[in-house]
Amino acid sequence: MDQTMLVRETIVDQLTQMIGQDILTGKYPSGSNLPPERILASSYGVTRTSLKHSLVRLEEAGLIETKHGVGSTVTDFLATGGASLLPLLMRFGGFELIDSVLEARALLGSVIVERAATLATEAEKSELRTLLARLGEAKSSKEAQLIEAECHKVIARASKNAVFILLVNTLLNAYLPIGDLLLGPFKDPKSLAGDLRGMIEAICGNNAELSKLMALKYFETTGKFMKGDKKWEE
Amino acid sequence: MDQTMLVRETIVDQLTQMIGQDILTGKYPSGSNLPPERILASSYGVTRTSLKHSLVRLEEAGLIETKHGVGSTVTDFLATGGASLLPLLMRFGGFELIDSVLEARALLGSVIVERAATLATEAEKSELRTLLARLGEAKSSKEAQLIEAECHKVIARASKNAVFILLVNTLLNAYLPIGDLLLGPFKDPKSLAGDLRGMIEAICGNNAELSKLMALKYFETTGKFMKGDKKWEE
DNA sequence: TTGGAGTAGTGGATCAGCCACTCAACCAGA
DNA sequence: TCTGGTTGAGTGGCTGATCCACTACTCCAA
Repeated sequence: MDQTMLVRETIVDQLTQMIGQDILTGKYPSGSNLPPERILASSYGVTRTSLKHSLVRLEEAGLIETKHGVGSTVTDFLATGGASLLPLLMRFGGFELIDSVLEARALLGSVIVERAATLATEAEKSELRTLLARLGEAKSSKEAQLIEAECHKVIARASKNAVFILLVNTLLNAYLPIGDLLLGPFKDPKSLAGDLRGMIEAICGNNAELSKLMALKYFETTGKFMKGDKKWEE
Repeated sequence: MDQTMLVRETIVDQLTQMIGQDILTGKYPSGSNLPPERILASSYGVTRTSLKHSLVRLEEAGLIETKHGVGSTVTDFLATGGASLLPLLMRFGGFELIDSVLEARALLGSVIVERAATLATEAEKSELRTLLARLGEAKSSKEAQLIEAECHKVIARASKNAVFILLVNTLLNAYLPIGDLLLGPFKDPKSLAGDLRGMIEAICGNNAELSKLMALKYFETTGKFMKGDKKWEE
């Protein structure tokens, strides 16, 4: 169960990462055009078809806008991009984003927790308690991290709001690929489970007000560890 | 200025919409495989290359997962999808989503407004006041709607949180393509500007608490109109 | 000065082909 | 009977070449 599934990486995966990274690190500034497809493809040693696949991905992510006859223009993606940009930004954008992510995590997360506390079903509450128990017995930081992520998914589901579910998925998708760098809160799963318990019990007790307070507290605590706050190691 | 820019639609655009719609309307249920690429391409009368471009889009949107040698499997996208799914869901998913969208709009929007009230610069405040004035003088519902959307962008920017900016962009991208069906609040731009004024003045006055209350009120009022509440027409 | 024509450069799409992966079925050996 | 290996069918990944459609710019004529 500790086995990590081998991920098959295609040429287009690699290419998308490389071009995406070049864009995010400023090689192609916002407003500028990428080189023409034929040139770009040969510079990376791939066919134009594969390159185009990569460009479709980057366009979907909001990094570029491709126009027939004109070329692919790098967007002002920090201003105009959508949530789908988050995973890429977090991977290559450096940690300048982390403050925003943690703030959004706390403010949005606590709103979702409050809704969940009002609307959770018995099945969802039972699911949360099970996950909490599993968290306390996690054998590694990584395992703890994945269980905690699962908690957030259940809470989002319990909010009965489809948009919140999708947003939480997006935030988790942004966070988990670089989760290895943010394992601070998960080094002591038992202690973390204790921290999370208050929030989950408030949800299960249908106490919306308390759940929000406990959520804000939980997100603040774990957020500090994720930012590499040194208190944990003292 | 009332001219609508002609949008050039490519084969792949159309194809993506058609397949996307077929998925969202249940022709290909979650967990099932789309037909093989060669067959699917010929059934739509396009080449496999064009079809693959479309599939890349759908995969990025989170509707399918494509595996080498296996095929393209429709995901349980309502549970596992991300925010990028929102535009598609709103276009083809019927209005079952509207409750979630309006709720998220209000709860997330008021959080962002509260942050903006704390952090807005003088330039941003001035921008908001200008937009408010333009809103009061808008000559059509559509124009009013677009100006109001611009207000939300500025407020998101004023929150100084990159994640909120991206989330607001995503929500607006989901909403504006079907904005014509949600023009209720914008039929009287002058009245709407009046409704919005309280919120914007609270932001400009750096009154976080009041701004949040005004925001919740504003989102509730406009949300009712968007849901086709009949009060407006009485 | 303005409008139209022509051209270079760029992306969109088609077509054909070959390689790599997955999965299921079958067979042989323990 | 069970397990492991091989094979083959079906599927996606990628290459390479070609032609068409669009954009932007330049030049020339009215």
